[in-house]
Amino acid sequence: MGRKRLQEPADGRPTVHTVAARAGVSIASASRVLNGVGGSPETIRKVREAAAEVGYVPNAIARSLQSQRTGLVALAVEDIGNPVYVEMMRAIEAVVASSGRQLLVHATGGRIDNETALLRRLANRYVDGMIVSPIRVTDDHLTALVDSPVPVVVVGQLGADAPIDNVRTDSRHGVALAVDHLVATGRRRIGFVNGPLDTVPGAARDDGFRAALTRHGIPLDDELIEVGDFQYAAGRAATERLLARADPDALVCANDLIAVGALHALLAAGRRVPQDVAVVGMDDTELARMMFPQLSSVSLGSAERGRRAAELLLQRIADATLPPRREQVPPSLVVRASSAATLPAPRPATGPAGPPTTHPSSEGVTA
Amino acid sequence: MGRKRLQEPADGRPTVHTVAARAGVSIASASRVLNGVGGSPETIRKVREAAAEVGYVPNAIARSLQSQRTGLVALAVEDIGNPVYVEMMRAIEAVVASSGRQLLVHATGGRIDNETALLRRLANRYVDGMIVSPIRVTDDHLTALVDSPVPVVVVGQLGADAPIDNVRTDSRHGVALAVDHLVATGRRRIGFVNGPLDTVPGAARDDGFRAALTRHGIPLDDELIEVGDFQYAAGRAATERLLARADPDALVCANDLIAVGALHALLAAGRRVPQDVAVVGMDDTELARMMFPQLSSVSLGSAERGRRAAELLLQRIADATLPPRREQVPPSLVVRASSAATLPAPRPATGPAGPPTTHPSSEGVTA
DNA sequence: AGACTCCCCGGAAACGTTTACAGCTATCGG
DNA sequence: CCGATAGCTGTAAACGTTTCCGGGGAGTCT
Repeated sequence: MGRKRLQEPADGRPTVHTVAARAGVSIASASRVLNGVGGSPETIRKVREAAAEVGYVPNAIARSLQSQRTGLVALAVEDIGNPVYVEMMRAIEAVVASSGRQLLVHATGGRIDNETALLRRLANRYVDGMIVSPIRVTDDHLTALVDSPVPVVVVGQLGADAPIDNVRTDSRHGVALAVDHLVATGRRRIGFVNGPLDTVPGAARDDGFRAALTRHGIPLDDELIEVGDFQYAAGRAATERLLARADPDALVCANDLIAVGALHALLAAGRRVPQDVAVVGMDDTELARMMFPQLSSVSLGSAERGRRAAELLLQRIADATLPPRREQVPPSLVVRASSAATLPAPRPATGPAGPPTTHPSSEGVTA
Repeated sequence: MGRKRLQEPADGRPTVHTVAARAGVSIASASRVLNGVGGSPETIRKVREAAAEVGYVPNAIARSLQSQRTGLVALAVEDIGNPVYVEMMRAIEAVVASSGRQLLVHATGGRIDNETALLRRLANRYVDGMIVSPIRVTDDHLTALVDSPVPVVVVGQLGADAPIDNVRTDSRHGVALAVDHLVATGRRRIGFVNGPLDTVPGAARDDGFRAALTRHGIPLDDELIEVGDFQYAAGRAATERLLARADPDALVCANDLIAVGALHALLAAGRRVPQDVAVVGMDDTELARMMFPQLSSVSLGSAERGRRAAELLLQRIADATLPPRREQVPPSLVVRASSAATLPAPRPATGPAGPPTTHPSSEGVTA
């Protein structure tokens, strides 16, 4: 008889062969029934029964080898603790799910080798496509992206000539929006708490800040600029350092986590927000609305960027021959209590911080 | 000659056959060289050269089919926007990475069918193992967990008899710690903002709250209990509803997101925290420290639970015959400014909230 | 009644890799 | 000088699935 293969593999799990043998049909018939295509009523019954009896569950790896797809899409981000990526992820999830695929997320933790390793591993067919949002980009990285056997879409800035689908924003302009707003509401000693300058967003924001001040004719004062990393604790520490040597009347922060750290440092130092110091964050995450006072923040359209990236990816999965595309999402400023315009009132020289004068509005005002 | 197969598959990507043909050796030799085992110097040179020329990259799916492992581990959680899962994820990541595997995260968004579908899909060999933290558990769910072809560890409560590795905490006791602390600092009108009662943690916390009040001889008042879901906005809304009909002097919140919502609602309503109302959250996430005033919170040892779950998983991947194990991590209370003891001072009948009297300490006090 | 269509079935190939096995050559020891 | 041994190589099987293809049976139309 045609029993050419082991029916029970070493680990004891049933395969389609097990089911076929038990049902007394060929593996082809068994496979067809299990996939719901074809089969006589009698065959269907026998196969279903056999499958249930042995507890058959198909091996997705083998199926993928055959079908050349896995139904999985991956998202690689720096730090999943940053709410901006959570929002991006939600938007991507929605699009990806609508195509019947599932989204997997990997946090690279800023270790660039980790991200490259992930690309090399996952992209080699474990997933049908990837969205990555690198904050540092090396040449090695870039070639890994270009050589990926699987479609890749990048969220974030990328060298102009890289032939990779790419959704970006203009965070340089985003910083300018924040500075314009602060200047317009009478602030002049504007500080800046940034992330690392060797990251793409860090560099762009530094550039944007300096350009905006210059444009307004405000002299650059390096005492008012401080750098940490893109996290809460670093933002707080950086702000404490800044306050120890300078006296800003406003702070632009490179993201909302930093802004929350800055807010905390300011309140702990007895500064009133926004009366003494206005604070503007960036990314406009849920966190900005969760603070008291609520934080003004520059929206970089993270959800929108995620949504578009996912759409680009799905299109490319469907047709790999598309030319590389580049989309841009404009930033916008959302003004909330933390940078509300206030009459310049003399700040009490000492004593605890006064009560906030503005109540949180349910939504901010988009500039 | 032995050219039995297509060397260039339809999608144009080179396979080991391509490389072997180009190097003029057999696929076995090519594979050996590419894996760094054996090969004469001459063969090694030829294969390396050919691989580089055609840009060969191995197909991980095919490799996995052969090796029966993928080097991937998945974590499935409800809501990746909840910082408690971020902390858990970080702990798991560390352990998993030390075994040379990579961690993938999937957010189920509370859709239980989604979670089951994920199990059915991912667990079918796409990953070497899974850690899941379900908040709702149905029978269907349970059988999917038990039948998983791949090792699964559950973080959270599970039926006592389920033969599944399981790391849990005692959130019932956690709520008791919060209530004890509030009672000890003179609070009597203790409110409770919970998540959905049809979830495992929601039910346990409700139970724990009622039991703790009863133990202290405080009469239960349903006016002081409100339910939303485990998110910030719901926590804020639930607290607003509660404040509209009752006048608590303390709030226990079922997690930190709810607690932040509650804090926001309280401040917006002009209540001072902690003078008028003490607030205690749960999970002791980074968020608790990010607030002003910093939030007291019951730690449920999320990082520790994640670490242990990852260890259990790795052990089970190594040896599937281990008996099911269950571990428990005790809760502990971290007291910070939001529930600091204050002298019972008459609250001004009207007017804006006063300044907080306590400054955030760098760390709380563990009770 | 015969030809044609339709459906079902089983054999076998294919997806791309690793690896057991056997054959070959060259070297070394006796 | 011959047998044993070591190292390399190629053939082929295997992982578990889907799918192409050809054969056969039943039903329908002419």
